[in-house]
Amino acid sequence: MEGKYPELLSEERRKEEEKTLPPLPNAIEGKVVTRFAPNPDFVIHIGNSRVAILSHEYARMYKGKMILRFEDTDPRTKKPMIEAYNLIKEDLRWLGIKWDEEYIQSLRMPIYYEVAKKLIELGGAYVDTVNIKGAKTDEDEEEQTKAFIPPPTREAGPSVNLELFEKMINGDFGEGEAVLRVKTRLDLPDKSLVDWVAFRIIDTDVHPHPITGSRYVAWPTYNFAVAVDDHLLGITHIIRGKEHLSNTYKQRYIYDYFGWTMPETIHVGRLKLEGFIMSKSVIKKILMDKPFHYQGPEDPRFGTIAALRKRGIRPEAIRRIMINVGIKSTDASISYANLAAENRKIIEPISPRVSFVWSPVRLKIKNLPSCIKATLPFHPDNPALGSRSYELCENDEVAITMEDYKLFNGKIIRLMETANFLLSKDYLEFHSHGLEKAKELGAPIIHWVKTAESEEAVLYKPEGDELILVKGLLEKKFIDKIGKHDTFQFLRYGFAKLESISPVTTFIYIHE
RNA sequence: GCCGCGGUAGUAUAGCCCGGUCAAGUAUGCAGGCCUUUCGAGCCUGUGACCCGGGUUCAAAUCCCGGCCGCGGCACCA
Repeated sequence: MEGKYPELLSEERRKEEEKTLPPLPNAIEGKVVTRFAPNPDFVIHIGNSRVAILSHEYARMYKGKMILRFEDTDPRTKKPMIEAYNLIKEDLRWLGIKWDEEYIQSLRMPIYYEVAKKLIELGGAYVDTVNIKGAKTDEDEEEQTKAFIPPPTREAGPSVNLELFEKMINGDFGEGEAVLRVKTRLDLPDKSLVDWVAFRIIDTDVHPHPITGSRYVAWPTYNFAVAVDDHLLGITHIIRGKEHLSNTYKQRYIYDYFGWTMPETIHVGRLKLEGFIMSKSVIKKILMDKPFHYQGPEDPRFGTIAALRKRGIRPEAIRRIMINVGIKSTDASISYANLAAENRKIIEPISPRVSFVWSPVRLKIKNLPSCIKATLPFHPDNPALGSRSYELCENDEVAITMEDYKLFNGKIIRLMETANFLLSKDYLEFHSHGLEKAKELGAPIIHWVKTAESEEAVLYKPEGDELILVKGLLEKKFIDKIGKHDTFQFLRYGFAKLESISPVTTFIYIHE
């Protein structure tokens, strides 16, 4: 379309033309099925959301389906967190992702057993009780991979192996005593692919699975379960991280043995949000080690979806970033400024502007000929947000921030939307009325609150590893806005999200 | 060490498949101006990039080779 009518498009271009995703290879409208397959061992972060959003967008673009599948087949090393199943779904819903079907792998064990048996019958897999998992160290890693010697069962035929596999399922083997291997070529250049493991034993009496308890001891590995499910669920397009590139080669063996067609597989690079802690394992460790210094998985210093939500980032901003980043296989490093820019576009028109005076200095109004009534719209460009009025009279007390006080002491300033005053050591002396006059004098326009109609408020501002506490005075009249709004623009400060109103009004800083 | 992927401004991305229209587009950032309830938004101006070296070609960001750099995998994790 672009190629045909470039001149038509250029006209419409000015309107913030939204970037779109490139087409998917071999995609047929109505037939595309994508999937998001998280491990429910923790909540998802913005990096995980990349493939979730892309999978959803593509499914929508081609009027296809998206499947959500929890990959929880390791109750030992990556023990699922029972709350995570729902927390992840909550995060996805919040992101605006709708999935058509939902599966949990640990509930599909009989299916994997059946497929495994068929694979054994085809001569594609065998049980290995010889090559016992050893303690690996970095030095002998290479040696270990090379040291694989095919056990006699490799050529023993289906009936022997079927019997051994039944034993695995029945719990006749302990952890590390038997695995089911998929037969590959033995001379593969990447040694890690040779006769890869499809099932292993996990002692679920010791490591119960949060969903299936101790019912199963023979568990499929990621590569086996993924290949089987992607095929059975009719996935046509897999979008996943490039760390899975070599897994694709393993999974291909399953497809080849059964004569299935391989889905299109796209590997995207890693995405990180600069200055945020992303790694699930690191976050878990931090929460374990310093539980009182962090507010859980949604602590604003983490890059989790829950944290960004709490922080006041809108889901649409995340979506736009992800579409902008696209499906390249290069790693991407997104800055918070970038995310903030998208977010600002969304929240700026709908956030009431209120006066928050940090580090307040209280000053009396002097020499005011008559009271001034000021009506301030909550948003000059969006009248729908309404307005509030203040009356300033002789001897009323107002507060301005210490920053302005220091900077402009002895100079003429303009209190926003009221009048111009001479800022003295401990009072504000009326000078003149007009905005024109202020401009003429080069007087800065500063924000203020009437102390009698303000209240204390606190703002938490994440800065690197720290959470800074900013105290100040906030207009009481902002309260009218609560309920309808949770993001506000603090004049000359930045955007803030309301967190709670008791015991003290608390905000979290979003961005400039 | 062995396999594999990738390198366009500070960041992200378009262009690379099908070489010229690319003295490289867009967004964000940064600097300045206008405007304004602001150090916000909007509008305007400026800033800044094809990793390096060869080769092919009339012509290379685009094709080929080598180097350098970055990243991923090398688990009975996902």
